[in-house]
Amino acid sequence: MPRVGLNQQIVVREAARLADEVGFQQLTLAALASRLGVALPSLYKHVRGADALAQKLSALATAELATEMTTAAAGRAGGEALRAMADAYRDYARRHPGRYPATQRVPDPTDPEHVEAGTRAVGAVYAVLRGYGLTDDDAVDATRALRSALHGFVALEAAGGFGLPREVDRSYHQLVAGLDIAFRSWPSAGAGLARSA
Amino acid sequence: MPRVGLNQQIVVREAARLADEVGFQQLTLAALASRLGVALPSLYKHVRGADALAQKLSALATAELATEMTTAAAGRAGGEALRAMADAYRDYARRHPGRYPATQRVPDPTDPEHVEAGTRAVGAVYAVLRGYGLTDDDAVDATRALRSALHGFVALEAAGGFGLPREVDRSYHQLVAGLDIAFRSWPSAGAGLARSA
DNA sequence: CCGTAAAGCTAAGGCACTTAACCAAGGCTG
DNA sequence: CAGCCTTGGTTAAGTGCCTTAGCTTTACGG
Repeated sequence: MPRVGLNQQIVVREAARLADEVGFQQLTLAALASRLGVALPSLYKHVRGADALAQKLSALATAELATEMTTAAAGRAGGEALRAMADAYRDYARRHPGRYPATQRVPDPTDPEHVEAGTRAVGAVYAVLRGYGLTDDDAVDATRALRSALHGFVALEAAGGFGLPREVDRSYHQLVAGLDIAFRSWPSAGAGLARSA
Repeated sequence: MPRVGLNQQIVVREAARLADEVGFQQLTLAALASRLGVALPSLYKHVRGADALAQKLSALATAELATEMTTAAAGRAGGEALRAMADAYRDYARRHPGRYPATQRVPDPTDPEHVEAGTRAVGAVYAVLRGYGLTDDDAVDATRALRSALHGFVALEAAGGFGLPREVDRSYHQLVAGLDIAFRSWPSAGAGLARSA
């Protein structure tokens, strides 16, 4: 009876906080409702359902991540920019273990903010790659490679996939260094391997 | 009343087939039971529950993947071995979209077969990296990098994360070529970037 | 001051997992 | 060959989650 005064913003933001605490998979409408001091069905006044909430959460997290990546790369170029962005990426994933998985969801084409966030994230990567002289098809390939490497590492780390005692920070640093090397000789790399085959 | 003659093997294998058809997330005990012509609770005579089934499925898929990776790399060395293994990896993930995600689960220490499968997979990667002269800490870093890149790419591809029309095969080929380049100058790569920073 | 849209609520149904308790099939043993 | 008892099946029942329907009440605008 007493109105809590919710809206979609508040609901999604609280979902993000909750997800970071309990994990993306464990984010449940029931827990969210109780956290907000409201009965579960009341949430449907603000989000269409569990799936839509995940989509909105994805938009939020993607926007945040894009901003942090952009900020990290600002004022830097080449390997320095690459490393700064990579560090920002992993940092975000570790600070927000519940939001990060949401960023992997493909943007909802009907949600302009979501699409814009995705575009910004890709744009940040493109900007860094321009510092390596990569454009067009090469830039597309390199973007996919960079996203793959960063996401893969962060995902494996989060899943506890790195069992050995070797420091994970050092491995990440080395991975980024390897990307730097690869991007320096990018267009020729494929040709080179093809030639040797 | 008529015995169907199930056992854990049959249940897990059928779960794998079903997962490949409907997706890992959609793999449900209800669907599996109906597929096997049995009432749902009957499954509990063969697996401890849904989570245990996922674990067994992970063991199965990891073993299969390890075998295919090992086979691909056999008789090859250097960049050729790397590319063959990488192709086998992505191939498996695409042929078995339901099993592949299960391989990311960390092996159950109490299941010897699962542990052995994981060891074999890592061993296959190690063997390829030995061809680059990488051992010890360098090999650990390189293994993590390779796993990250391959898993990341495959995961993004499966999630539909590659929107642009640029051919995905070509991007993958380029990624692997980049790894080849990076591994060639692996130990020095980190130092190089550090020096330039 | 009143009407109404929006924000809450309760009730109820569906689907998934799990446990409990019971029953039949069939191999092993006496 | 009979009967026990393990094993693989069954139905029933409970929990948790998501969702929809329909009702109530708040609070704002005219």
